[in-house]
Amino acid sequence: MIETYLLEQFAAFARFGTLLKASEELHITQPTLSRSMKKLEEELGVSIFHRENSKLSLNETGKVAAEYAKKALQANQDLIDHVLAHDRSLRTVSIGSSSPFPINELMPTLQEYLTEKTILTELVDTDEHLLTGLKNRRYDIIILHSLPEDKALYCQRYMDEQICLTVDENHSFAKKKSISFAEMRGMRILVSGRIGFWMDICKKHLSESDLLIQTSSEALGELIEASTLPFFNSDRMIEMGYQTPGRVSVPIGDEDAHATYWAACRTSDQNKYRAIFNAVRSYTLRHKTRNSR
Amino acid sequence: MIETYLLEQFAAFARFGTLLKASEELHITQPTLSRSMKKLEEELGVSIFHRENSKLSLNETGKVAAEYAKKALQANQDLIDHVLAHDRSLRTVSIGSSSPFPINELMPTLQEYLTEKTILTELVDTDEHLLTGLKNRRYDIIILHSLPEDKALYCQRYMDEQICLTVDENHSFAKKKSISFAEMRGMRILVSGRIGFWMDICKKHLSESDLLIQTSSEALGELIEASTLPFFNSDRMIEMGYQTPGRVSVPIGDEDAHATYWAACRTSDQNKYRAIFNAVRSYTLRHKTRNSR
DNA sequence: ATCACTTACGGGTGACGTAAAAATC
DNA sequence: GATTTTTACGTCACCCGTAAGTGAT
Repeated sequence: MIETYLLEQFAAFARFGTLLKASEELHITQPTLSRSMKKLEEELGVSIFHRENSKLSLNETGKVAAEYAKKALQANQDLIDHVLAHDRSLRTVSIGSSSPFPINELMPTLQEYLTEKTILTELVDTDEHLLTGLKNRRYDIIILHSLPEDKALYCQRYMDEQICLTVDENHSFAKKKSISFAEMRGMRILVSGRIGFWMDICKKHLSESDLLIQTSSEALGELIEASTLPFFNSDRMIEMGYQTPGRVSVPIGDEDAHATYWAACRTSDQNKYRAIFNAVRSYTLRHKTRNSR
Repeated sequence: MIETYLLEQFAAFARFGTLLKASEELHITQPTLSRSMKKLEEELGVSIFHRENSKLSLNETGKVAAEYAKKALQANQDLIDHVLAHDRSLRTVSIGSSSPFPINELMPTLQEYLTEKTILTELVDTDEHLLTGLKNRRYDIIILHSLPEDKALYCQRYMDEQICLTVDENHSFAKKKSISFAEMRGMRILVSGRIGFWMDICKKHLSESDLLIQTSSEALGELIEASTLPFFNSDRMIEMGYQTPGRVSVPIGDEDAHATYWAACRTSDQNKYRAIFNAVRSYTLRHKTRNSR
């Protein structure tokens, strides 16, 4: 077996072509590299260099060696990377969700029950990505907006969310009991960029030019303050107090404007997250929705 | 990067479960191993062991580490293996042939022109294997009994060979000008085991029980001496003096009993072996066959 | 004279072994 | 008391840097 430091030095020489350049790159002196290359050749027992006119270069065998040295170093680095990643995963719980609201609601519960762990959340466009992410351990808990068929995961109903349009109280929609996406066509509507799968729903029913997408939530907040433009909202958000004075929120009647969320984890982790799923169930029971489906 | 000696020691511990057993396997002392495992853990910066009751074991991260350590060590060994193999290939010329005679004829030429190289010959059943072997560098020069279609290789006609049956001068076949495989059915015929593709030809035309296959050429020689059993021979063998007193060789008339050999190498090696191919051509010209096809 | 590599020499780190202690069964 | 791991200490190998040398452009 060849020690790693020799492979590193050899790989550097293979990359830079001269001992001097490689030694500068490695922050060692050039004679040290010269000695190491001799040692490597000695240990392999075969000639891997071509020496001529005080010029050192790789011979054919040396090129093969360089290729495999690179692979061996990569394998070494892979070890480090995977070990660190695994260690990190032990201290981290990754949550993936197709919508921001369930994450916001779940966060305090997670912090309560996973005190010593780092909680990492990610907003994902589609349930499909969430499910593959759950399987390949990118996520530990996922919040879906559809009931998955996969029996290999533990799944529990979470909450319902109903999208509304919040308009100025003088707006013609303000007195309506309900509106439809169709009626909203041609309006300019403020939308947060971080709304997960809702973005797909919006784009499905409205044209791109209707949506004033705001990546920064600060910018969104300021635009809501400064203008009378309508913006998207939801019953859950309003429940939590995200209502602006002088505005009225009108529910959107379309089927697509309603979502039922499901929380899921790998069945092997079912017990690990039992307390969290119990908290989820308790929330679901407390917030029995009028229009559960 | 982790030094190789640490990975070796770690992998040994992962295999044997205790420091003592692993240290005995590695021929180092147990305290040394203990210290190395500490160092490895230190360098990775994460916990990879579970220490309890003066018992050391891998934790979950440690198991991941062991898995990748094995891979890294394998990559290291691969480097050594491939470098040695490549170096060896530089000093070796590998010849593959579907028949023994062309190799015997070619050998002196090879030794003359490749003085500093090791010559390695192999008898192969089918041209197909020779061609794949030439491409994947298992062989450098191959002797085929059919003209290959592949244009990516340099190919040159070598020689013809005509198979005979050598019988006792008193045998009923002895006065015939020619015989056929069909006439030979039911006879017991001595056959060398090392005749390459000819074995397939024999088995195609004669039943297994007709053929007294001799793996050892000494045994074959002795049986020829001690008995009057017929055996296979060829015009080339007879030319070289392989004729036994009191025996007569009768050519076999079947199409299959005649072969034309072709020598081939990768086109990229064409110049490297030019001298050899010239010698082959000179042999072909010297031995213009009566029945070239 | 400059560039590139090799050789020679000395120093300090660290990998190893021995011996002994600690801890668990 | 036997087994296993850890700690302590001394030693030698070897990896490194500095400085000088060789050879070619």
